[in-house]
Amino acid sequence: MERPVRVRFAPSPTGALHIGGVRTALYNYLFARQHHGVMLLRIEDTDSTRFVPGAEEYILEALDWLGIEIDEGLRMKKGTKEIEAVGSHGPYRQSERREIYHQYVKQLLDSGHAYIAFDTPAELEAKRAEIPNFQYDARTRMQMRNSLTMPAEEVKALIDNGEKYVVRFQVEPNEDVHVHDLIRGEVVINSNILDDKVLYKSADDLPTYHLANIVDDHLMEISHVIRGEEWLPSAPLHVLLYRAFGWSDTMPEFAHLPLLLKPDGNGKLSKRDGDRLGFPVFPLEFHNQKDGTVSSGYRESGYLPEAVINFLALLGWHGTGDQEMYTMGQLIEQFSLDRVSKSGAKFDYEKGKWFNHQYLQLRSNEELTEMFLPVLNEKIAQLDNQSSIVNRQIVNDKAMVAKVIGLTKDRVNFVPELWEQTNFFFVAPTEYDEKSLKKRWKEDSPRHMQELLALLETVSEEDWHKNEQMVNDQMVNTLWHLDKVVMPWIAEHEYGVGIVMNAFRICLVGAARGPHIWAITDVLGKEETLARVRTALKILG
RNA sequence: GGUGCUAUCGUCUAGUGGCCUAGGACAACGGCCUCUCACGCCGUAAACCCCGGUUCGAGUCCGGGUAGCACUACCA
Repeated sequence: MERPVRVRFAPSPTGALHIGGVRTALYNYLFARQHHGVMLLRIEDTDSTRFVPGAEEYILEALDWLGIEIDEGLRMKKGTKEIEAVGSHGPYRQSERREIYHQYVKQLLDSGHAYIAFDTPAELEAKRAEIPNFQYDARTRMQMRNSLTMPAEEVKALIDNGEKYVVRFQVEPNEDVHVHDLIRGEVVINSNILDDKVLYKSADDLPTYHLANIVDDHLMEISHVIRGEEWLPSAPLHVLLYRAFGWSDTMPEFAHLPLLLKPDGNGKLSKRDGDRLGFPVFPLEFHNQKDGTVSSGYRESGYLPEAVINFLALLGWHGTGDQEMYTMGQLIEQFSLDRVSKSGAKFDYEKGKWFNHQYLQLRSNEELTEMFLPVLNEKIAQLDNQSSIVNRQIVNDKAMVAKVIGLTKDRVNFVPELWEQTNFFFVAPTEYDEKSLKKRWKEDSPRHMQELLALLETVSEEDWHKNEQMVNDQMVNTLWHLDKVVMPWIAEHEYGVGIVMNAFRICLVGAARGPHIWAITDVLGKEETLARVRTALKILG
């Protein structure tokens, strides 16, 4: 009988959640959902000195934004930023589980699997300086100040006296410890290279990661531990701990994920790399109250959560075919640990952009409008001192903004970039791009524009916007009424289409770029279009 | 230093002994489309770390090198 799948994501609240951590959470989530199991979130805050206020909220909000849902443990209450704890295996913060750990530390002490050590950090440091490669283990423990070398009364007296101590795990030497890893297969490490790890520190009355992790995973009935490769070297210790507790039968399966590497050079992806190369390494923007730093986030940079998910999913995992685009549902369906790569993946930020571009195209113009409006309003506010040039009619009309977005979204990767592509719709140009002028504004252009102005004057307000959709070869072509007015005129005078149209474009846009010209005139309307041509003629002669 | 993990185009990867003349995607480059800039479409260039072995046959299995990474805390 297969046991029910219960996986956990167990971050430490020491700052913003690293993108690698996000991927770990994602893989845990995909695995849980696929097996109709439980995704649990536990906070590992056993290092009181590294706690950063707000980090816990940040982690939960980030997962919530990405659509990684938590079934048990700590999570963000739906639609709020309130934290709630659900489930019967709590508490889910390790700092709230002190009494539980006491009991298990005692069990190990009583069964002779652990001992008390009084060596101070300073003494250990001195020892390491004195003896190269010093390790607290079977070879050295009998020379140290601990309950194995000191009489029981002295140990008791020291403790009663308030002396700080730690509890160390007593690793038996000369044993090959086998770790079965779902991604890497059998990993064997000899216990001689393991040290007597500290399991509990009396200084803050908390266990270290290793003890807390094993106890919690056991008590919370975790079936699979899916975590980063940096934990592989300590996996044998964990196996030994399960055995010391007598829990080998229910020990979870392990899967150690490959690391996310720097895009250039070698090494683990770090916050510094993001700053250096100009991309976020955190899901959300984070204001660190402890050191005052601000870290940029994917959300604030204009990323869509589904793009981040897709991008991250493929950094270390790949399906059986050539599929690149995956919805969360498809990932849940197709994900499998044995298709996770063994080697680290360099963080390919360019591909992340591409994913965002793809998902941006999938969003409706209305959705994008809602996302773009704050950016638009801010930009317009910055221009407000020259309010005469802002076209309020378009700026304040959501439907118009949506239309403009529909014309330009295929050329951006991020929502904020929409501004660069659409600004001329909202604000009439008063300056003209030099390069465009040099290439496209010819000697005859003023005369052409004068004539075009006269011609366009004759078009009725109704005809101005008229167009018909033509479908041929599965392509939709828009035939504009204005096209039928202007093209014969160009042909009649034997003007160059490119010369006239580009000059016209410069008048409207301020540069030789942008969507189809009749789509632009359609949005601007007759009055605005003609006004822009007149302005350009005034400025450019 | 020790231990472990890993090794296919610049990058993410497909590949589980013959379907490999090594496939896809990003990026790059070229072309098409076109009033412009983009998008899109089409195409080009681009890789099995090295040396042995097993086998009729190796990117794929084995061994040895080499390189990279991770760990080596009273941090997680």
